[in-house]
Amino acid sequence: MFLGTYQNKIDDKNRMAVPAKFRDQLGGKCMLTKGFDECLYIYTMEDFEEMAAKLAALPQSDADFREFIRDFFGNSELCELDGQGRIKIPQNLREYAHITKDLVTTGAMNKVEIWSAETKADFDLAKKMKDSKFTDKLREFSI
Amino acid sequence: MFLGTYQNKIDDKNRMAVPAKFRDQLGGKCMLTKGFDECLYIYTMEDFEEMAAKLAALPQSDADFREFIRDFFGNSELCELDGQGRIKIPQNLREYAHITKDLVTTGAMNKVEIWSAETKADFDLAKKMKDSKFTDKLREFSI
DNA sequence: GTAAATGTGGGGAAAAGTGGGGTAAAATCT
DNA sequence: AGATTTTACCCCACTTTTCCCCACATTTAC
Repeated sequence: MFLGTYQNKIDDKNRMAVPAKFRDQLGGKCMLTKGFDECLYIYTMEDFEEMAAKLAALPQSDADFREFIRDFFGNSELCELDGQGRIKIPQNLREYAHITKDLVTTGAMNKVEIWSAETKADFDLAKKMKDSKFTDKLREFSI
Repeated sequence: MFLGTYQNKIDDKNRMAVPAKFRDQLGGKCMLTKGFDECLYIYTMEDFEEMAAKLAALPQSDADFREFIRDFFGNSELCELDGQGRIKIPQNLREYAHITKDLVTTGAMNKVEIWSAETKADFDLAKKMKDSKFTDKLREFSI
């Protein structure tokens, strides 16, 4: 299980150090994908393959499924950690997540989320705005 | 599995460099076909032959099937990678995919998609318009 | 306080992407 | 059929990018 929040930087060679706490669980390599909310996800190989297997069963005759498969696999990358525990983040994913320099990396149970620090700050601010509504929703579920 | 998105160019001799990450999986040659959505597909020899076998099993008495088979095989090409890992894209396929100069190459699980950069940009814009429906579908498959 | 682990930066060799020349084969024309 | 043009293919050259390695500063652990 991935837990905790870390501050990182991406360097001029587009490398990001994976927080050391996450490295053992990933085992030297991971799948980097486009996430919801303009952030990136890191999955373990196993979890990614589980999702990929579901997608492989979808009919190609359906235009929406074709788009989805294109979007998902086209924005996924197998990343091997280098000697210093870093991964390279490709251009398309950097653009999607507005990544330039400062990052926030968050463990989110079965995946790791990578955010541009600015995007995360904006997102958290927006969340604050609607927070009361959110807690109402949680109350419905007795959480 | 083909993953990731790459920017390429086609040169004056109508050659395109296959992204290096895809070359090992193709093993020196590939099948280039007309895809859905005004792009081209690259299949491995194995996957192409598998599809060809399925198509061969369709009843020739059906006019729609006859037309599909004609279209499919008529717009398929066996491409061998040259010493620099490039393939030549024939005229009929260039025209179909509106290919002139800038390309986007996307891994899509069992195939590689080749897009004209402009066509892809238009397509992605159109996708954005109907994004809510799209992401709803996506959520079903995420872990 | 010291040693180990982590995060960050950068040099340099190798690989990848791109362009173009030269020769052979194919197609076209007269 | 022969000559001419076009196309294909192999090879070389140059530029850019990637990747592996080393270095060092900072943080963490004992």
